[in-house]
Amino acid sequence: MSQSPHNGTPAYRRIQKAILERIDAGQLKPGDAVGSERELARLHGVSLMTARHALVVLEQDGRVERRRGAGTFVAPPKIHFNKLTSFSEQMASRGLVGYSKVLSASMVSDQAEISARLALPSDGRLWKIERLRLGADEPFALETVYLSAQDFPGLARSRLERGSLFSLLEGEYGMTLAHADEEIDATTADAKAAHLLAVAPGAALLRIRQLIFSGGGKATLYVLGLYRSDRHTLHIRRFR
Amino acid sequence: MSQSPHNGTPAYRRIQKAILERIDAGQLKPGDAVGSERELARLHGVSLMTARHALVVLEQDGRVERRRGAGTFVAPPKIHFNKLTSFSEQMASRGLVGYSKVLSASMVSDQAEISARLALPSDGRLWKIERLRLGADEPFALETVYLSAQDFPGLARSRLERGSLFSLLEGEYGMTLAHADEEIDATTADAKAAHLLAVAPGAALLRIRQLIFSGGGKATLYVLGLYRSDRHTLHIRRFR
DNA sequence: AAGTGGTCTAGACCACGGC
DNA sequence: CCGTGGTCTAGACCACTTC
Repeated sequence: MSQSPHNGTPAYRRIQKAILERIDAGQLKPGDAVGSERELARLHGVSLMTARHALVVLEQDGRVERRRGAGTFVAPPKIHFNKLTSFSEQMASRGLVGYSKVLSASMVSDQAEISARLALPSDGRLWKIERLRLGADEPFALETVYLSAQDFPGLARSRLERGSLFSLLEGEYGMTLAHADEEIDATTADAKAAHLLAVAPGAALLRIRQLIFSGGGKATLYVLGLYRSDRHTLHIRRFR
Repeated sequence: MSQSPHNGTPAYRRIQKAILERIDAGQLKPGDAVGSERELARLHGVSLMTARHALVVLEQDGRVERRRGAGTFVAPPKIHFNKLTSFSEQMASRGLVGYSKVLSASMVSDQAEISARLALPSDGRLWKIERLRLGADEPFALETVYLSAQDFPGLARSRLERGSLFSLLEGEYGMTLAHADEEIDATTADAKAAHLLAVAPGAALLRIRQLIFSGGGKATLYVLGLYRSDRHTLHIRRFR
């Protein structure tokens, strides 16, 4: 016999799915054993190597912990360090509703440096969208996002007020966001930023310049963010 | 027959070593094929699954790229994002020599919050070491590091002037540093910081609070760093 | 069409953990 | 001791890329 009934999904994926569903349903809690390789192999009618593969990949994804001689256990939920999430997603994960105020949305063609970063001609036309981010009715960030006007036609202002730009791009333009390279430093609030963010001029702001890449490795979005330091701390994890 | 001559190192490690040596020696350059699974299996006298395992792990480490139908190729050297490196290592990687000036080194026992973060009693005795970091004879960072006085006896001031604290801990105390959780925000320079860093009072500084964990998952080091924003930009990469 | 990686089998022995 | 994960074999078919 060759392998299992070929419905398209590999057997090891089905095993992973079964385990993840039990975790998400609360049937398996952190620390619980997910079943040994041999047990899963019997249960799903696959060979040991296949059951093993399912667990190995789950471990790489941080969902289970494998301890030699002991077993495989549900990993404690991880804090999402170094994750690229939209503003809306961040607020939602804290149980808050955030919203944005679009300050301006226009087309520009004089941003040579940003065009270059997005691998566009230096006089390429870009959408420039300025948004004020608010949480608990208090402003805490000023974000200016640039993206190719040609690749995203009809990006109207009205669609940005509510809902996330990420989900708009991922949903309607079939874009998949993959990763972002960020440059982070500190600056002080000028008069305009101070006014919009409701802080004193000269107050410390966290400045983050993001270059966001899509699935194919294409630089898609450039975001300049200024964050009120008293309302925003960036958490990251670094590995040796 | 059981598996290969059991000298202690698994076969797949030996295969990886052989490949990595050819890369480091310059015999294989980025983009070059490292040999197919079948080829490596023949060459090293192992089964296909074993040769495959060697390549799979090398891919996870970012050393090779695997493309179905095409082959396995040497990956282009990666920029080290999100890597925990010591100041000395950072400077060395840029071809610069940095050095530190130890401003103070003392024992304190009134840092309840930091003690808590290091999982020590709230009146635990801590080393507190203040260092000014200089590169190209210009100050650019002020770092205060806290660590358990009990776990690191005899950490004398003289040993910190030259050489890295990391290599001291890893070498002489047998500590392995694993990862750091960092909180990053912005602040402004007070009189003391401004003077030491040679900036105007009120200048924007990047503030990084690091909690550095050792191999066993034990919080070992707490570092408060203030970085001149005009001389320091933090680069990170985030994934979706 | 030939070669590559992706998935899978049905076993095996070893090293380690907990009882 | 027994069960666990870690390594390994000698094959197989499939999906994909390249020519």
